Formats: sequence, structure tokens, C-alpha cells
Amino acid sequence: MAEKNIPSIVISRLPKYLITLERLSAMGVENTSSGELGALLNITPAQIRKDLSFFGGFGKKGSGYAIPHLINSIRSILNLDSVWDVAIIGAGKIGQALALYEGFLNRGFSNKILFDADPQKIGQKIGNCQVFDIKNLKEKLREYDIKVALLAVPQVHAQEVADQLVQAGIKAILNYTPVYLTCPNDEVYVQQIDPILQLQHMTYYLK
Amino acid sequence: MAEKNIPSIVISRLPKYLITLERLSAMGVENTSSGELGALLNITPAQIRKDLSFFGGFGKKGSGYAIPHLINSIRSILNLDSVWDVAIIGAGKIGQALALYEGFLNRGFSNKILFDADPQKIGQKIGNCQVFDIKNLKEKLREYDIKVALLAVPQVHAQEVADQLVQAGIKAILNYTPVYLTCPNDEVYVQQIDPILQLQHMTYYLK
DNA sequence: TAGATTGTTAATCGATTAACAATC
DNA sequence: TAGATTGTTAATCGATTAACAATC
Repeated sequence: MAEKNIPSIVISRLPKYLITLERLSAMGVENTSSGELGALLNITPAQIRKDLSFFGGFGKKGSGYAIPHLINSIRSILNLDSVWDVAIIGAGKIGQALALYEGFLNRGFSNKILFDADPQKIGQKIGNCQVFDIKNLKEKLREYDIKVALLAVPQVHAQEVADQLVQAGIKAILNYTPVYLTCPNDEVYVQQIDPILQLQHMTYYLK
Repeated sequence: MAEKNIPSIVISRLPKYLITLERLSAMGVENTSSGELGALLNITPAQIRKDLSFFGGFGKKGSGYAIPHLINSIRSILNLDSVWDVAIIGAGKIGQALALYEGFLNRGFSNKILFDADPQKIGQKIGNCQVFDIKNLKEKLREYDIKVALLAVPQVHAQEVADQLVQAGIKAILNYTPVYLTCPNDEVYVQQIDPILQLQHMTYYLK
């Protein structure tokens, strides 16, 4: 909780604004407007202006927003000024794909270390990531000062490992298992990635 | 669009109800109530009853919901009575992880075929999935009668391949690239999976 | 200056929740 | 029967949008 309790749905749109601004910036565009941004994102200009105005005035009447300044401002609001190191829990198929995925870089994250219980995997390297024994979870997370974890263990262990992560002081968990985790709301933020929930939403409209 | 235009946010909760009911069912539970379901999902009982009542009365006053019946009803509403074959576009790291992922089975999907442009990959098998030349996209999709695609190609090709998918008659795209796709709303449903958007949402609350 | 676009208020729209009669 | 819980209506809450004065 920061500032004066800004609605979560507003916060959830800021990363979308950010990636769109970064794309414009990469194309050499230096200025934009709520109208242009809205067209790119399928969001009304009024909503974009309203969202941004929660955090102050970033634009100039008549000429819109200076992209580099707005990018820096949103990054700062989202605490992306520095890079967050990330732990990947589980070195199975999903964990390995995440370890090898380069999309984290330049967007505020760096995947640093992996954990697994399989002696065959412990000690190996996957991409740039060392695989540690999950028995040393707490100790290693403290050593690397990691607050963000990607949970990619087998379903049956999801809740148990999540409990350990909370114990170890992790503050944000991105849950790749289809298990609905129960964690203390005041200690950790949890979000889930379950592609099948999204597919099932879409099949409603098909046929 | 089906029935009498039920809000999308209601539809998006049905898959969550379904997976929770399936988990209860697997544990041998045969009956539940909006109160119990709400506690498991962190949703108010009133909302669950309201959501379900869009589609008719599934419960019995005084005793709640018969789980097998409710599961079948929700499956049917979401068009999950039969299995949807799925095409994975791009046999890179993410595409391969998806091809090997077994979580689709039993939840209404079956990943059937892969596409790539790399001659080294074409003709190979990844798990049970044959890799086809993306040049034959349209023809193969028609042959296998596939309406659902997972898009996991390099960023730079995302929009171009999405256009081809629409052309080929795909009706639902789950977009694993961080690119915001522009597709005709009346021809295809698109949803995105970008883990970094979710991580950036959470970092707002950290520190 | 004239045109464009912001930031903000008020109006509208939609979603959630509380409450309760109906009834198993 | 008494207790529990649904389905539904009405009240509340929150989010989106329209409108416009301010001003670059």
C-alpha cells in the first residue's frame, strides 16, 4: 500500500502503458497523447488521463506527454528504478523455460537462481542460472536478497512450497501451478498464471 | 456471444468455480454451498449465487449444490463438453514447454500440433506433437479442424503470424508474446499471457 | 492567436453486496 | 418441524466516461 490507496485496477494498467510507451520510444517517437495511447491500447483517452492523474500531472495541455519523462515516472511508481532479482522454484519444464526466457531483462527483472529437490539437477546450470537445493531455500534467498519468486513446482507441492516462500520472506509470488494458493494477505502478494482459465473463458464464446 | 449477453467478468469466474469444484470432487466431496466455495476462492457467497443464477438454478435451497451436476453444467456452459484441439505456433522454448505440458488434458484441451519456420525443427516430434512447416499453417489447421491457437513466436513476427491465424479461421488466440496484438474483434478472441505485467503490478506494493 | 490536449468534476454506467422471502 | 441455503431484488459501491475550463 502506497500513496493514498489507489485502486488496484488502476495499478494493473500502468504496466500496459509502460510497455506501449517503451515500444513507441524504441521507434523513435518522443511525444504522445492520451488519444494516441488509447488507440494503441484500446482504452479510452479519458481513462488514461484519469489513471495518470492519480500520480500527478505528467502532461502538458495542448501537447500531450513527453515519452521519456512518462516512462521514467511510471517505472518509478512501479518501483522499477532498480532491478528485482527473481528466484524460480522448480527446475522442471516450466522452470527451465522461465530460466532461459530473456524477456525479463530490460523490464525490471533478472532471473537469478533456481531451486529443485532433484539431486540430478542440483548444482547444474540452466542458462545463466545456478540450481540450488530447495532445502537451502531460506538461506539462499536471504543471501541473494530476493523478494520475488516464480512458483513452478509440481501441483502437489505448490501450497507447501508457497508456505516456505512466505516463511523465507518472499513478498511477491507468481504462481504457475493451477493450484489456488492460500497465503497471508498482509505478508505476500500472489498472482496466478493459468493459461487454461483464459482458454476456458474464450471457449464460452465459440461454437 | 451467447444467451442474453452475460458480462464477461462473470464468464471469467466460471473456470475458477470449475477447477475448484473439480478439486473438491477429486477429494470425494459430493455437495457444496456458495459459502464453502466462496471461502475456497475468496469470493463472496452472494456473488457466486448471482453468477450461477445467470444460467439458471443449479442449487437446492437448504442443501446447496450437487457437485457433479454443477461441474457438468459449467462445462457445458463453457463449451467444454468435447475436447478442443490446440495448435502451438512457434517451437522455441515456450512452444516446446507448452507442447510438453500435460496440464491441458482433462481440462478440455489437447495440444495436437506445432508450427515452426526452422527446417531443423520441421518434421520432428516434441512430446506427442508433430512439428509442421508454418507455410502449411492454413491447410493443416483446416485438416485438423483447429480453432484455438497458442502464439509463441518471436516478438517481431507476432502480429504477422496473428494475421495469418485469423486468415486461417482460428477463433481464439492465447498470446504468449509481450506484443499487443490488433485483431478484428468480430472474428477472433485474443487473450494475453505476459508474466511481466503481473510482476510489475506486484512490485508497486513492494518496498 | 488558434488549435490541441490536459487535468478534473460531475454524470453515468455496471458490478458487488446485503437482505430476505421461498423452500428444501 | 427447525435449520440451512438458495435465487433474486434493491441498495450500495466503485469504475468509466463525458464534458469542459484551463492553458500550453
